[in-house]
Amino acid sequence: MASWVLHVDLDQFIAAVEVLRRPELEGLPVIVGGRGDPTERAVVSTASYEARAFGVGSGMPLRIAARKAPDAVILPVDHDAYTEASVAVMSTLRAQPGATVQVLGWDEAFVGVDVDDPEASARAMQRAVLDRTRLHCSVGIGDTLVRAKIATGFGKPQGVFRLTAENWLEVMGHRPTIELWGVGSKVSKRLGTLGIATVAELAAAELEPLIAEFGPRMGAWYRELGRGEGGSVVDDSERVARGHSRETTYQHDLVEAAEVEAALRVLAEAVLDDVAAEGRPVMRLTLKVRYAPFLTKTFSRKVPTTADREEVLAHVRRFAADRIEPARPIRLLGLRAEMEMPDDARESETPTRGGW
DNA sequence: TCTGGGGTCCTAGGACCC
DNA sequence: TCTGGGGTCCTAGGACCC
Repeated sequence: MASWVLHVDLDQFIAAVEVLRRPELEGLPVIVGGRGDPTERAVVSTASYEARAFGVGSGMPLRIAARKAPDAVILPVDHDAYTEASVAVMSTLRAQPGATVQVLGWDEAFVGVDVDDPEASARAMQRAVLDRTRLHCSVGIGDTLVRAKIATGFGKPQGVFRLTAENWLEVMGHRPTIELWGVGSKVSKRLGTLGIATVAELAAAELEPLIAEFGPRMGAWYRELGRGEGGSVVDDSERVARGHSRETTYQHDLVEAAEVEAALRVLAEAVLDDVAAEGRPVMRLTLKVRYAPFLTKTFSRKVPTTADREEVLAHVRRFAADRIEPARPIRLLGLRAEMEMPDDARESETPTRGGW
């Protein structure tokens, strides 16, 4: 028997949950985002495959999505419904014999198994999830976390794909580096300036130029990514949140000092409620301000861990008074509170931007 | 066309200390 | 007059992920 990493990813999860409770939407372009009103400032959370055919994708402003797919059904985000569906999916995966489950988000998880036939395990999981939740998923099989994660994309929809050291370069080698999990538009451009355009080129790259460009940790990590290497252990230990944050984009820019103060108070109360549920003291506050149009500033400040709720609120008020420029319209306010970490929370051994 | 909201982690540079 | 070397802490900003 061998150890395998399976990456399970629900197909068009949010749209699928919506279609399940409104069967009349089956086969129609469906877009879920914001409050379901395309005249508001909001973005697409998920689009059904039918809507994607019009060029609609997640992250796109709702207004533009509505223009691209004028006949699409646009629905509001229903957080609770997706959480409920997600819990059912994850508990189904945990019930699979010998499975170790590491949840990555609402709609995806790594599952570690020790088996001879990982395809059979993958098919069994797809069937179990479908039977229990009526949702379809795709499964990537890998000998590392990175390979399993990337494999899933080749299985979509409803399929299974295996990516290992054996076929990594054959499948990924000729592809642009941006297709790697953890390489985005900025890093792929910077790699390009080093003469590295493809995954194969990154895999074969010299370490020194990468380290000079990205630092010792990230430079080495990017080359590992190019090789599909890295961790292969599915970690089912409970995650300890480092912090909580809230941010709001206002439909109309804030201009009056009193509005700003009131909005900040709403954010701070919400964040402190989330933090209070963790029972750990606040260590640092980060304030984010987007001035219209498109200039975002972030500031952070340490606060004494002995501060109680009222004192933290006072810190927020003073911090905002110091940093927010008066007489400048505000489109977004965000507040993050980082908490003291328990002693046994370990530092990550590999960079994990985006977190898994 | 004009960018949500919730997260994670890394790097650079200044301040400060010995 | 002119500026070592190493370390830690802190803040700002960047990048990426779902």
